[in-house]
Amino acid sequence: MSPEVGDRRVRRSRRLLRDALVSLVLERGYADIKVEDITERADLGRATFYSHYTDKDDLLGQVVTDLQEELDRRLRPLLAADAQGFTGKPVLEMFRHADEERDAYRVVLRGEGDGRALRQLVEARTQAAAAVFSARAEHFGVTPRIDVEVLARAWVGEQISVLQWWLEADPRPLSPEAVTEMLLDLSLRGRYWANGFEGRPPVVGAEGGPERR
Amino acid sequence: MSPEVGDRRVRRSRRLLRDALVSLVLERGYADIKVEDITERADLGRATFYSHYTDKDDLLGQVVTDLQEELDRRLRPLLAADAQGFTGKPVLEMFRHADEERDAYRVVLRGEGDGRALRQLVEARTQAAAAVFSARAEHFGVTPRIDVEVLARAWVGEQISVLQWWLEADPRPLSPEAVTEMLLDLSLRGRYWANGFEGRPPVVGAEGGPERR
DNA sequence: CCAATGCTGGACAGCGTGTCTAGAAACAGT
DNA sequence: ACTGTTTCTAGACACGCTGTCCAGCATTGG
Repeated sequence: MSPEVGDRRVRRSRRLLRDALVSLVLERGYADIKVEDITERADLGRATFYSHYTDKDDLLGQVVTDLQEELDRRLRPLLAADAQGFTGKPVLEMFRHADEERDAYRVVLRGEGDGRALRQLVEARTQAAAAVFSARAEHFGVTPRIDVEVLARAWVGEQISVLQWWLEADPRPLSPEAVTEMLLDLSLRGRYWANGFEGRPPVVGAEGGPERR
Repeated sequence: MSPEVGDRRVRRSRRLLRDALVSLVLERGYADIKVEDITERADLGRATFYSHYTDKDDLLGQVVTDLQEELDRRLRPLLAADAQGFTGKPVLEMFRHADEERDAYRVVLRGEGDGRALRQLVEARTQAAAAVFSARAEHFGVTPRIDVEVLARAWVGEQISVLQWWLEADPRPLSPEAVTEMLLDLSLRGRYWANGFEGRPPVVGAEGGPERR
């Protein structure tokens, strides 16, 4: 299998510390955790913590960085293909990844660590989405009716917001495939359609609404 | 004007402490601020801080609570009306409020304080949105094609995400009216339309995309 | 004007942090 | 199985920030 590089003790200690941090954050919140709480749960000496990480922030940072890198690695090939159509595969992949790394994702999406990690995630996804939108416009020779920046922000906002809910819901309300399809349908066709109305949405700002049945 | 209840010194101290907190958080982040930093910027004694608030979290909490209450107060009448159509007025009002209270909103939307405040805001807006969607479905006799919970999460996610971007952008890229209209158009008609395509979106999951020009 | 209330600086104990030690334990390679 | 190397450990340390208290001064509203 994988080369499993490095001292086994080091791998063990790091893994225990990470798991301890994640579980404690989910229970009590990042701010209320002392380094000693982490080492206690990991069943390691406090000094060991400081031989691996400079402080609590460092540990959280590493957890988040690893997650991000893995996600990027998985997404990269899918994003290129998505620019030629509307496959929805990148969203699905993110939901799958989140499903596998549920707890770590929950820590990030709750905004623990004063939201740094979450902002970073949103920023990276927004960048990627904007790039896809631009490439798509180029590919199909169309001009976006709305600023691509706004488009990307909104699209990522939808995903993240639904992902948040999906990760915290117990039991898991939908399969990754099912949420992704909902999200994509809703996003592409719009809320007017999703709410159950027929035809074209009313002009924004106009008084009144659709015909009443 | 308003009754201006209470000792003038108290009002002054509280106002100074709140302003100091907000500006410091925007500069350095919530976690890196000591109580003494706050009192120093407010030009007050450290003991004064503790005669008004129990700790840093308490102060942040009050700032956030006040903001929430004001927003709720402003939104309440608009939400009822919105259930009868698609006025977009609640969104506009939130953007206006955020525009007035820019700094405080930025603190919340950045997820400072381990995201508690932001989660609270999102939760409240989601609740409200879900209620509006349900009332609307009732009013017009339609059945939502997608789970109302998901609908509400996604819609609020869009708003918050765009609001985040809009508050941090410098100079302000759009008027509150302009962003709101974009957001509403996009959300109602969907990304397929917003991206510049004509006609109906492709079936989700299908290979390929729209016709190429 | 004055009684009540708020503000002040300084002193205090308590707690968590991050560093450092010397010795015990576990490791990888032979 | 042996051995030189690395990691883990408990405990001690100084430091900085917290939250509380006080006695005296300043500002307030009536």
